[in-house]
Amino acid sequence: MSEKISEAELVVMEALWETSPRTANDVAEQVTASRDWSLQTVKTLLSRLMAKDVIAADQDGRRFLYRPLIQRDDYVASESGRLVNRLFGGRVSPLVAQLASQDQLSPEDIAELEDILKGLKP
Amino acid sequence: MSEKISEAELVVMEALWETSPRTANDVAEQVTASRDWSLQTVKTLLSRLMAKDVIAADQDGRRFLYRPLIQRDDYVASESGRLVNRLFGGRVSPLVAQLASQDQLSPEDIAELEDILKGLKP
DNA sequence: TCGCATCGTTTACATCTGTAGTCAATAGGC
DNA sequence: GCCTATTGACTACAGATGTAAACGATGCGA
Repeated sequence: MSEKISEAELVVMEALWETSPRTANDVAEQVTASRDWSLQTVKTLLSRLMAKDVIAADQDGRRFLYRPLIQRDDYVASESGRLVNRLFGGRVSPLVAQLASQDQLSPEDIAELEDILKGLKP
Repeated sequence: MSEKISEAELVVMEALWETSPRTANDVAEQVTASRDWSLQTVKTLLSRLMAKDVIAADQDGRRFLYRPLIQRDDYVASESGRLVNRLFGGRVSPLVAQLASQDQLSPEDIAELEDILKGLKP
C-alpha cells in the first residue's frame, strides 16, 4: 500500500514518527542536525510525501502542522518483508544466519531472540 | 564497497550468481523468463553493472562471457546490514520480532533459528 | 498601512533508473 | 570475396530522486 518512500524522504518520515504534528521548520531543524540539507530541501521532501499520501498537513494559522499517515511499524514491516523476499526467498532464518555469521548479533539480541522463540512455541 | 545495485540490475546479478560465466543472450534468456524485458534491456543492465565494477566480461571470440565480481553473500550481508541499521538501529532482534508479529516465521524458520541460537550459546 | 519576514508552492536541474532503439564492427555462410 | 546475422556500444527518453532557488501570499511589527 502507498507509494515508495525514497531514502531522503525516509529521513523526514523518521523525524515525523519521532514527534508529530510539527511544522516544516521544526522538522528541518531536527533533520539538518544529521544531514546537511537546506530548509527548502526538507520542504520539498515534505511536499513529495504529501503527494504520496503518506503524510498529511493540518493548517494552523499561516503554517501547517505535518503528521504521518502511515505507522512506522507498518512501513518497517513491509520493508523487512520485501528484503526477506528479495534476498532470502521469503525465509527469515537465512537472514538471521547471515547476520549471525557477520557477528551482528549482540548478546542482548540473542537473549531476545530466545524469548521471541519461546513465545512462539507454546 | 562498490556502487549501488538497482532493482533491475539485481535481477541480472541473480542470474549471474546462479550460473557464470555466461553470454548476454544466455543471461537474457533466463531473465526474460520472469521479466518481460527485451534483449537490449538486459544488455544495457549488463553494461551498467560493468560500469559499476560489480561484474566483469572476458572476451570469447566475438562475444563476451560475463561473471560477477562480488559474491552474493557479500551483497546480501551488506544489504541486510543496511536494513537493520536503517530501520532497527542496528539491532537484529526487533527485526525478527517484527517478522514474527507478521506471521512471517514458518515452523522451519523457528526450528532453524533455535539451531542458530544454540550454535551461538556454548 | 506599508514593508518585511515567513510559509508553502512552483520551477529547476543534474543524476539515476527502467526500458529500449539504432549503429557499427565483424564473423560465418554462400 | 560479399551479404547478412549477431553482438556489443552508443544514444534516447521518460520518470524518480536529490538538492535547492525563485515566487507569491500573508500576517506582524513599526
